[in-house]
Amino acid sequence: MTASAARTEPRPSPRKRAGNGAARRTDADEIGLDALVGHAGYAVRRFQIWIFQDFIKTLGEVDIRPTQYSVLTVIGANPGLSQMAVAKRLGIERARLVHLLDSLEQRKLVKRIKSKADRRSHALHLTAPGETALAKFKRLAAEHERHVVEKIGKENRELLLQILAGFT
Amino acid sequence: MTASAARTEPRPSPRKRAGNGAARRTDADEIGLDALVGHAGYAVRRFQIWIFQDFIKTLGEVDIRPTQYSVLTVIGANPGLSQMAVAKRLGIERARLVHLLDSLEQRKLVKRIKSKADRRSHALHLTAPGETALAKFKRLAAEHERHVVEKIGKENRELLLQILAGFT
DNA sequence: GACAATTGTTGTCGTCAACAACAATCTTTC
DNA sequence: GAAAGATTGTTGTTGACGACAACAATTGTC
Repeated sequence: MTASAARTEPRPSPRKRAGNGAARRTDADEIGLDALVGHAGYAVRRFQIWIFQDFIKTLGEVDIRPTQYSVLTVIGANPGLSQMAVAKRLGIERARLVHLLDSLEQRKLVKRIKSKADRRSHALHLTAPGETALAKFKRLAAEHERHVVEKIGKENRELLLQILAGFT
Repeated sequence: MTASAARTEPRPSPRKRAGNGAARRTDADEIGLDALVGHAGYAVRRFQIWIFQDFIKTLGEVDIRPTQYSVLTVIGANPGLSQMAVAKRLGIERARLVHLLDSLEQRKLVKRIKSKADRRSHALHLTAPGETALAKFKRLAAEHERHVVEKIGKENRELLLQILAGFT
């Protein structure tokens, strides 16, 4: 991870206003964003939408969405976790996780096992088919990740991961 | 914008599995993410949630959400745009923009003016109070942006903007 | 043993992306 | 210049998702 990455276009012309009122520039996408350029949130939002769309499309053949993938990955790496623990780790609300697990359990990828230590909680495990399915999901996710590299470049992707490492 | 930014923690211990089955590590957040670390989408998603929450909170006193702010900004910088043009520029669906504008028009920040050139479309303008309100929104948005700098650092924020410039 | 906290669950609400359909209005094409 | 097709704004539906609130069962604490 050297430096010297992170250059793209030479900036899309700062433009302010457009002079005449009802001009005829609505057709092209030559519309100034003004203050929006320079807002990290806007750029991040647009990128996040793009990246999720690509993920959903790339994992479309197996019908797995990003959140489902994150749940399966965490359970696969930490078998026996409670729902509360998974929810907290992924920043999902436990109410939301209930539905996610309902769906994944119906598809026989995950099973909830009543914990004997704490009879309130469920120990989450992948099923046998769940394990093999997750392996395939990971291959497809790696393909998606290659799309990201094609889009922003290898170095920029790694920079991004470093910058945002504190949020994972 | 030199280089040498983008370092954070020395990585949170790669850990794989945890050995024993129903261990007692559900309480702390020392849970491995396995394949999730290394996925740009996951990091971006978490960051985007954080940044939106801060934006919503910082602009809470004026009750303006990120999407509303982006719409106002674009209209303010390009008066007379049609709804279609704004939607296309911001990557919003025109169906969604209808409700956004309904709300902003009720609050007297924006007005739809029937275009004489194309009687199907509306020319969008800020009202007088809309102009002054937007000025205040921009000040608050700048404050939010300072929070981002506090969180990830000045250099990393600029790196981020450069990396993602192609998506704006 | 009484009381507070936790876990999974159910439900509601609001935001948002993705579609589909429609009437009014251009634009194209013959 | 009339018919066919495309565009604009609108309405509606669906589903994923975050945020809350409430609840029963269970555990922990004092």
